[in-house]
Amino acid sequence: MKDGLLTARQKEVLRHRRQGLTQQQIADIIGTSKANVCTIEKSALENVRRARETLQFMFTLDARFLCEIPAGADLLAVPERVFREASSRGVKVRYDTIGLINRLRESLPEHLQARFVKADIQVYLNDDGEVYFE
Amino acid sequence: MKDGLLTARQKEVLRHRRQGLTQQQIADIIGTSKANVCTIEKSALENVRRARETLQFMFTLDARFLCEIPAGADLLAVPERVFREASSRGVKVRYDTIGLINRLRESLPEHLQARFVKADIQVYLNDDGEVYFE
DNA sequence: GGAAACTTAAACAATTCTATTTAACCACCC
DNA sequence: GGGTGGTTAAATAGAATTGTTTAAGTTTCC
Repeated sequence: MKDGLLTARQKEVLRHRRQGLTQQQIADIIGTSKANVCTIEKSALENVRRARETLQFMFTLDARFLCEIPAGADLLAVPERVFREASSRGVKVRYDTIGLINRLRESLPEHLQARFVKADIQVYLNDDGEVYFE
Repeated sequence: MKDGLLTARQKEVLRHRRQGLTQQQIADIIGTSKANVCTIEKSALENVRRARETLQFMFTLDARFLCEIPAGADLLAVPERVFREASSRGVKVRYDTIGLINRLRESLPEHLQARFVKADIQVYLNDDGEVYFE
């Protein structure tokens, strides 16, 4: 019955960090090297990242495949396509054009280049109009 | 560079489960025993629980308990309540009604069903107006 | 009562994670 | 150049997690 993902050591470092201490100062307090503090902090943040991604996955369980945006598509064509597909399924997307593009930029920054889609994107939609990109 | 907390096996089970399959059916599909499916599902959900607790920790590094939303509440009643409690503490929430609901949907997708709250929700608030749901 | 769905416990091998050390490295700033 | 703050790589021992099986328990529904 463990509580979270973070070990006591990792929480300790994150707490001290939040207080504004340097890695060296923390190293002195908890009795180890600054290199070790760096490593502990890094893996702690990695754990936080994984926690976020895990909850994101849980969300996609509720979502169903909507459509695929092919590589090479114009970025502005994405919302159009999504709105059309969604309304054909009787669902109202909860974002406007700008909102959708922002959401896409946040979800898959590496799939985009300027105004174009670099790699295929799968779009998932919720009954509530929430959208997820993969 | 692992993605989330869940293994492929665990995701597989959760997906099939969400589709309404029984553990025995899943066991047949993925080629193992139903007891094993049970174990995998259990540890998957345990991982989700830990993911949530981890993010809560990150937030509570500087947030305080605000209020509890009881199961059965209308989703639209949540922002109302949060705004009232927050202003009674002299803090301005950094989200509007829609923003708050989106945030809630992202934080606890499985606590919600359509427009209703399925399970009790704890609300935490930051001095900066940031909000966290548990 | 009996069948189906589900949970639990114990045990095990394989894998992964964690904390550590040491030694080297980058980027500033004075 | 030297100091401070931060990162990285390689190696290692110990701890934790994962998927599995087997066997014995529930709970639930007809």
